[in-house]
Amino acid sequence: MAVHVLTVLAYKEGDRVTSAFLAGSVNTNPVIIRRLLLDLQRARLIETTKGAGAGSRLSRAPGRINLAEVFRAVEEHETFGRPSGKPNQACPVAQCMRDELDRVFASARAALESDLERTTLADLMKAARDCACSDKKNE
Amino acid sequence: MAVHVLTVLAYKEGDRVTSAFLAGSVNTNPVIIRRLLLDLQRARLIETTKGAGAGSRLSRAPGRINLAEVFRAVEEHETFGRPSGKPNQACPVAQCMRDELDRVFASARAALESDLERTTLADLMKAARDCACSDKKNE
DNA sequence: CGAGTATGTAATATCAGTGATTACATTTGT
DNA sequence: ACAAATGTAATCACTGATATTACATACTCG
Repeated sequence: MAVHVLTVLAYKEGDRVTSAFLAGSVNTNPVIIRRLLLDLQRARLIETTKGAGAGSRLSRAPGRINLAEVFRAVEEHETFGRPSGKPNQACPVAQCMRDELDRVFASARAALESDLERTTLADLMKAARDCACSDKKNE
Repeated sequence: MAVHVLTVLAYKEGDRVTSAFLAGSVNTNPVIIRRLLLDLQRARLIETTKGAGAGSRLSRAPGRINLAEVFRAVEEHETFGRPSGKPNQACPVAQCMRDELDRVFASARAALESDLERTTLADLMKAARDCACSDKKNE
């Protein structure tokens, strides 16, 4: 959803877009969009103004925003599920499992983000232009 | 939890371990473990027998089971959330977003699994031996 | 300055996924 | 036959994401 919203903003480069418009594109509620926009603001990916005629826009060119930044802006929680409760003290394996898994998962997450870094919003815009959406009537 | 269970099985190499024992180590319910073991069986990572004196054991040496296999065995659902409802037909961006994101996310997931492939159960056992768990009294 | 517009935010409802628990049928070894 | 252990269904609690309504706040424009 975050990628979708940012891509719409990329299309409307420079123009301020309202949460109501974005909600229409994603087919969801404006409040959901506004909460998402708050995350994107904190990550400095967009700028938002209040009041009449206001809205949001990208704070950088689409070619300078990659999907790893979007991922980090939105995914504040852990990528993998950590063991929930306390480890069983009697089991030697349980003792170190948490720390060991943290190490492994941090590495895996880094690998994932490295891959996401290779795609920018501009790449997605280009792909969208090339795809079968050429049957748009209003333009 | 799957990694934890498999590591315990690696420790008890050859022996059959019951779901009740594993549940004790992970601090959860035996039924949860049994459902997990079914996934691991389908992935051919373990072999399970029924009846008295039965249980589960690894079907391969710990050095020949990597975490990518465990990931695939357990994570049947998509790694990333796909847009839920139908796309808004009036929005040109919405049209292609789904396919484009599928491509990007498939690549990211492949990168993640490649990283997980580099760690085997044997690696985790070695790390556990080296860690501060050396204060185990019963052995 | 006042009216309208749009965001920020709280409260609440719904829904899916995961874990927890109980119960029971089935299989298997002694 | 009995005991042990898995396979499995039914149910409950909990969490996270999405949805919706309502309202306070901030800003622009006439």
